[in-house]
Amino acid sequence: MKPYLLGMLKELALLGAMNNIVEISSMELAERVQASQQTSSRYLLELDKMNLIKREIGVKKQLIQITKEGKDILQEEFIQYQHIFALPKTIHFTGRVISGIGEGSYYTSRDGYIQQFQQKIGYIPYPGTLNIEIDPIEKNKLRLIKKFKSVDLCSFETDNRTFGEVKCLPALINDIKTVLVLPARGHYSNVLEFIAPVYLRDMLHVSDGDNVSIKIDIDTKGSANEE
Amino acid sequence: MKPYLLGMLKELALLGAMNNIVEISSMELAERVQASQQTSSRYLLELDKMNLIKREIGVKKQLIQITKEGKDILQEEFIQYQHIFALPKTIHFTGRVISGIGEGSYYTSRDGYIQQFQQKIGYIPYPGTLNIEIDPIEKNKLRLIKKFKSVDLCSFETDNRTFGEVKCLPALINDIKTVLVLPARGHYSNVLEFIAPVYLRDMLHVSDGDNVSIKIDIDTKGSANEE
DNA sequence: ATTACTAAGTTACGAGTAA
DNA sequence: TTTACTCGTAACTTAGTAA
Repeated sequence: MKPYLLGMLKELALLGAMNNIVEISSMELAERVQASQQTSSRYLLELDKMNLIKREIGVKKQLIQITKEGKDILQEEFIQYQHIFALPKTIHFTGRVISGIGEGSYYTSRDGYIQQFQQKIGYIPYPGTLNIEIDPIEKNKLRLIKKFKSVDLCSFETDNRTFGEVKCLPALINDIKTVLVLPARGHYSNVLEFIAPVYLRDMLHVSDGDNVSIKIDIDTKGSANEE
Repeated sequence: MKPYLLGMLKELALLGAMNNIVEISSMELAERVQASQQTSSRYLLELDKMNLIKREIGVKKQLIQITKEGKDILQEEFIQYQHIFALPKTIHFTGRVISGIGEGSYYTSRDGYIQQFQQKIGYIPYPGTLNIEIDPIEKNKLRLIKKFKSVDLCSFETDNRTFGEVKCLPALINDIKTVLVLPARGHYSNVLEFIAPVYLRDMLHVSDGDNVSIKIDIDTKGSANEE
C-alpha cells in the first residue's frame, strides 16, 4: 500500500465514503490532499484498479464509495493507531529456549539470593534458570518493564565478590507461572532468565530451540506516560 | 507532512518510541517499512531535521525517541481515524443565509402540507422557509441523513398539480429549534430549507449572507453501517 | 557493525490538452 | 464544466561506498 494512496483513501473516508456514496470532483479532492487535479485523478484511478474504491463517473464529478477491501485497509490502520495510544496492560514476548552456560545455576544457589527469594517471592527456586532468547528488537519492551512494579532483590557481598541488585517480575511462560529475573543495573541482554519452584523444562515440556510465549502483566507503579 | 515520513513515524511509535527510547538500526527499520537501508536512513534524517524524533547515534544502531511534535502529528492522525470509525451522533453543517424565490412561502401555505405539519410536527409553520446555502461538498452528509429517523409528510394532489413526499428532520440553527425540510425524492440541492412556528430571520437575528451553524441529531432508525 | 554521502536509476508530479 | 492522457521535469529511491 503506497502511503500517498492511503492518504487519499483516508480523505475519502473523512468525507463519508465509508458509509455513503460521495459526490466529489478530482479537483476538489486535489485541494484536500494538496496535489494537482491530475495527480488526484491518477490516485483515484489507482485506488479503483486496486479495488479499494468503487466509482461511477458522471458527466460532472464522480460518485465514489470505499469498498470492503478499502475499509479493511483503513481499519487495519486504525487498529495500529489504537495500539500506539493504548497503554498496554500486558507485555508479550515470543522467544526460543536456549541453554545457558551454567551461571543461572550458580546464582540461584547463592545463599544471599535464596534467602531473599524465600522471603520476597515465597519459595526457594529450583536451581538454575530457564533461558529464553528473544528478538533483539523486543529488548525495547524491557525498557517499559523497568518502569513497572517489581520485587527487588538487594545486592550483597561474599568474601569473593559482589552480587548486584536484581528485579523480579511475575511472568507467564505458556501460561505457567514463573518469575523473570533481570539485573537492575546495566544493559539488557536478549536472553531472559526465568525462575520457578520447579524444573521449568519438564514443567513446560520444552527443550532447546522450542518457541515459547511470555506474558508479563504490568501493574502500574507510576505513569508510563511521562516525557 | 509527507506521507512516507508519517509511515516511518508510525512504525517507530509501534515499536514503542512514544514512551521509550528505542534501539534500532536503519536496516531493521528499512525491513519494517519495506525500503532500503539508505532510504530508511534518509527518512530518519528528515524526521530528525523536522524535530519529530530525537536520536543518539552510537557505534552500533541508534537510540530513537519520538518528540512532543512527533506525538502531536500521530495524535492528529489517530483523531482522524476515530472520526472515520465513530458513528456520528450529530451532523454539523455551516452555511449562509440566502433568499429563496418565494417557493418556500408557496409550499408552506398549501393546505395539504399545513395539515400534516400540524398533525405530525405539532405546529403550523410560519409561512415561508429559511434558506441556507451549504458548501456543495457538504451535500454528501445529506445522504447519511436519509438513513435516519425522519417524519415524512405524504404527497398529495390538488386540482392543479402533485406535491411530493417530504422528509422533516428536527434541526438546530444557532441552537434555535427548527425543522429541516427535504424532498424525499430527487437530488439534493445545496440549499437547505428550514421551517419553524416563528419568523426565523427575526428569531435568529440574521439576514442574507450571515453564516449560521446547523446541527442535526441522528436518532438511528436502522444501522448506518450496512454495505 | 553501523550511518549516510554521491551518483545514477526510477517513479511520481503537473502543465498542456483531448475528449 | 468534467476526467484523464502525454510527456518533460522534479522528486524519490537505491547501489556503491566512505567513514
